[in-house]
Amino acid sequence: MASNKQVEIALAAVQLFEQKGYHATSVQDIADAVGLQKGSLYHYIHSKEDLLLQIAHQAITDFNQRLEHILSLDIPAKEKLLAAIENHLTVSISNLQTTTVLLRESFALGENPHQMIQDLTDRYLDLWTAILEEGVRNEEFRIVQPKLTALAILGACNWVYRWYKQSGSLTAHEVAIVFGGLFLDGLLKE
Amino acid sequence: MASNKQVEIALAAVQLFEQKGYHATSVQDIADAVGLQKGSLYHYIHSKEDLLLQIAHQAITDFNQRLEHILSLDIPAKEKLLAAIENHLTVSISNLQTTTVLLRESFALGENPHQMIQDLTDRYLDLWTAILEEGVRNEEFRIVQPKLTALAILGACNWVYRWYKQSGSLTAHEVAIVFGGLFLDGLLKE
Amino acid sequence: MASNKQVEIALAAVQLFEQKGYHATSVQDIADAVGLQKGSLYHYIHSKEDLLLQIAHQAITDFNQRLEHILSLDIPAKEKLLAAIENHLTVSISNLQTTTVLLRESFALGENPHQMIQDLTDRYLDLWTAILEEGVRNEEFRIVQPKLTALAILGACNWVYRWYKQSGSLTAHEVAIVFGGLFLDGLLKE
Amino acid sequence: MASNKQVEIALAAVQLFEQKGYHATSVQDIADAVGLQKGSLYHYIHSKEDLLLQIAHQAITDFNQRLEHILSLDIPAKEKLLAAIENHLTVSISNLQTTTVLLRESFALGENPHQMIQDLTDRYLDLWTAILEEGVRNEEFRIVQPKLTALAILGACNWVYRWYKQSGSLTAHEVAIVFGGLFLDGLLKE
DNA sequence: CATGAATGAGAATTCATTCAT
DNA sequence: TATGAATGAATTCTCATTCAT
Repeated sequence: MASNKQVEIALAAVQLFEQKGYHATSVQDIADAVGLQKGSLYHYIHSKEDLLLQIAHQAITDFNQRLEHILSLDIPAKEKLLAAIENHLTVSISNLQTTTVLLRESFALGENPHQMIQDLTDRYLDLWTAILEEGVRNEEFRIVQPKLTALAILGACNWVYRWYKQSGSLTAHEVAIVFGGLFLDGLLKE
Repeated sequence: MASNKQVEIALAAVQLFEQKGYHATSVQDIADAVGLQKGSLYHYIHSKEDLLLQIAHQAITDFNQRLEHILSLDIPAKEKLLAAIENHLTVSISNLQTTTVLLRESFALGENPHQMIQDLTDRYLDLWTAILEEGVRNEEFRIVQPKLTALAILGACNWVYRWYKQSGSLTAHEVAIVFGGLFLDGLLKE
Repeated sequence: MASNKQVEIALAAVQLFEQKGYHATSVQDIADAVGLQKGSLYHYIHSKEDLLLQIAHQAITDFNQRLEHILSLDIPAKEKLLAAIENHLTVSISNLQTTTVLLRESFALGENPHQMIQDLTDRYLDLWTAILEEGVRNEEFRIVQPKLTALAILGACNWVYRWYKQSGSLTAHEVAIVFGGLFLDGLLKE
Repeated sequence: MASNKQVEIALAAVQLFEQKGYHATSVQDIADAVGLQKGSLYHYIHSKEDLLLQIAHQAITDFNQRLEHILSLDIPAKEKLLAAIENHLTVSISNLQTTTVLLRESFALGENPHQMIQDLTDRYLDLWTAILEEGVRNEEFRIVQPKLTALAILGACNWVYRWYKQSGSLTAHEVAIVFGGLFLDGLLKE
């Protein structure tokens, strides 16, 4: 039951947290961005930290739900992996600010809320791992250490928020093709 | 010409910045850690921000110097890539706290110092890219987009600081073998 | 649009700056004087320095406006000079604290704000000079170097904040008569 | 028995206090200026405040001694007054920095040292007053309130440190002629 | 004489949050 | 719902001075 104002505040916060970082963003900054007084913000949010938690939670939940859907499809593991990559990149790039806040600013959360995000992030890793395990089981993929491999792929994908802005001309699809090719076929000729 | 105390302060700061983050670490925390009064710290540092800059600068410079060395070796590109991966993981993991501060906390720097680190980081990417370009030129590697591929590999490697602690039993070498295999041969059978 | 509290703060600051000097007055002192917490002061002021600037600016602007009025009157230069002296002394003495802060503490301002006050002070000198020039032109006054003479008269008048308290029994008018006599007629007999 | 170093320190302090003000000048600044370490300064000075006191004390004592000499001369009061003016302006202008420190920074002294300077300053005023009283007694001067008149003349002369730099081309003698003419003859024609 | 490490008190300012209106 | 005054704790940094070497 998020009111218009709540959504507006969250959007402003995402933008500010992405630009300046959570700590460098004051509650006053957010209030200014939505045309309210500092005090009035507290009708809509519990705390600045809670605002960050909501943003991060929604972001990682979205990633999880989409990956769960892909995992449930009746297609080869190779296709699932490619879909996972393309999905991740598409979501990352089209919500670049939110993704940046999730990946860069979650550490600013206190212990409990941070653990909450961490658990969902672990879950996301598990889903990627599951795709790899399926591929090994199906004999589509070489025998690999699925979790470690998932961490490599996920690392590559998560790194995107760090460089995408500068190389802004690429589409998520173009990146996905390169990444998919790398992870499926490797660099070596033949 | 760094005195003992300066080194001690930098080490304490690395540890605290890694554990609590730059913003959550007060100058008082650092002073306590080295057994000085708050004010006395300022005999050794210019500012808290400068302390972070020194740490990050030394870290990325170390990465760059080692990779430059690898690039200069007279070995096939494939071997250079494997050496780069192993080197990066070894350094990351043996200086996990410093690497974490570099990769996670540099954003806390103000514009100018942040750009300084960014420039050195861009240089590091260029070195990875150069290895890939060499491999393509030598016809060791498939035709790839070298920069995008470098970003993928570097992303995977840089992500390590996020998960290594939890999987603490692995050595850098073990991770390097898995990563190297993934990037050279890909996942697909045959 | 200055609120009551803002006025109250400015008054307290004037009093403290006059008694202890700007540097020896802490923000805490001002807060105590108006019954607020240190932090609460910052709802009303930008900074301690800005507070000083406001005080000095208002003071010199007041001097300027009154002298501009006198200059515009249709009376002989001699009368303008006497009015200027009486006005200056009346304002100085009735706002002795503010005048003291203006003349003694403005140097504590940083470069830019200090220049701002300096410019207005230069303007004040120009107005005195204009009176003298008028008197010379009208052949009321001897030929003199108007600016240098203005500096002498203004110096004498500005010095009042240094000694008035001790000789507190004199009225501004009494002082003005002595000063006026001195500057118009000189000391010599005949 | 002021050593070379002590003199050097005092000169550096005068220059810095004049340029930046006493409060804005750190002990480190002074140490830098004379090529010593902060700690080493304390072999030569008791405290920063004492340094200011020495400077101010020497300055006002110099003014007093010279005026006492003038007062003791066997010449008309009119000549004494002109000599006093010329002397004051000559000393002020040739030691402009010291005079500025005396007149602008003495207020930074604590109560007791400040009173010490104040007493010497009062003495200086008394000497000027004595000249005027002598002139009245001799019937050289009109009947005036000697102290108030002395305050006017002294104010005019003391103000010089505020404007002289800008009008740097004038000599002390040139200023003295204008000031002397003003105080003896006044502005009015005839 | 000179150093420079260390002190410890104090400074201005920021800021998330609360609450009466 | 909205305000904005008020809080009070926290933060970074400065600085005059001391003293063992």
